[in-house]
Amino acid sequence: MVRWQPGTRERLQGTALLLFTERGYDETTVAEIAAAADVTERTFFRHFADKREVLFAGQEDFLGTFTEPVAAAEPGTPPFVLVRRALESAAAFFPDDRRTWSRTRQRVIDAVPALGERELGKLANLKVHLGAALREHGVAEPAATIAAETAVTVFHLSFAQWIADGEDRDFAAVAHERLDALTEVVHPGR
Amino acid sequence: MVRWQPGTRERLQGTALLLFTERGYDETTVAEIAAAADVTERTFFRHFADKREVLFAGQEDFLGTFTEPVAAAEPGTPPFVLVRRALESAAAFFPDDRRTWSRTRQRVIDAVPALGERELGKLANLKVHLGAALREHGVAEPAATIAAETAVTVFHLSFAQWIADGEDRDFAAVAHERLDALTEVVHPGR
DNA sequence: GTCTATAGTGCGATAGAC
DNA sequence: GTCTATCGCACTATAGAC
Repeated sequence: MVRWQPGTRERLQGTALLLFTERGYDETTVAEIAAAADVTERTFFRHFADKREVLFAGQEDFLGTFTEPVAAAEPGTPPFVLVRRALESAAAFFPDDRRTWSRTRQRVIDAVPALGERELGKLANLKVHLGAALREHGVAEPAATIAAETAVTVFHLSFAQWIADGEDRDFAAVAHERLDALTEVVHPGR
Repeated sequence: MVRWQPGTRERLQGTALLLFTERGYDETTVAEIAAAADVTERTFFRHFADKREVLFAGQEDFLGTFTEPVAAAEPGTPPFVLVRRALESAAAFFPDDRRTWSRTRQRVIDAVPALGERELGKLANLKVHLGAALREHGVAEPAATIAAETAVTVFHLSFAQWIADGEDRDFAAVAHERLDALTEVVHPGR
């Protein structure tokens, strides 16, 4: 028996998503995922802190996509401009050929409250990091935190619309629409 | 032996918070909470869907505090005005004499990621309900959802500041400051 | 109210990569 | 030899089924 195949982590993640879509999340045990990926249950938990995490691990690079344009901006750039740049940068992470896969994954998440909570936790983590990047760039409180929360909220709503049935505009277009809607709400008819 | 004491639910919640602060959340089992409140483990789970829920149950009336002023507003009121009224109404839910208790509870939540996720889930639920109230009041999409998300975000940040060490202004004052910060971020120098 | 499945942890042994 | 991924097994707590 081969004991050390490469890509165990990714194999577990692919297997898990497949089984979740076929049988449902609650109806799929960790033991089944592990068996289908040819490892033991214990190995699953060495890669993922808990069962939910198998659907969320590996998005660490996405954090940077958000914060890099902020760090790279010229000093004194207004927070809202930084927010817009962060969103545009994040949009590059979601090309159209990823939309179907995103829909599949999100359908599983939306069907299970516990997964929805984990998703919110990941977004909260993104908020914290973006807030820190804004502060390091000289944005004062409470503006930095407000701007970070707002940016991630707009991102989240944009993502939800991007994978909505019938939506075919690209991510950047949807995000810009959401950002404009925010501006209109906060300062009508400006 | 008295078999059915009134206030079991509240007694379990008080006992749980006490034990969590003394020993920590993970180090406290449901069996211990139940024993300390003189009921069986089974009774605990009849009152609360899971262990985390013991810290969150009973805030259903808080939903109405947010949505009522929206439903009561005259038709055509701008979304941002509705958001402000919802926040002012919610502020009444947090009088100064509740601050110490809120701090104690939040310290437990902040120390345990799983509880933080549940808190985010509750806030997401609030967003959904407020969004529905705004739509029923005639606010179109995507403005209604954006406004609801923004309102709850401002509420959350206000709450965090309200219980911050050294903060002694009342909830409404903190919330207004956060709302002004949002306005300034979205439309600087207006 | 009891019984059981599943999630998740702790720890020592082992197999292969280097 | 070291390092790390995996295994195997015993164990507890949560949560749901009966």
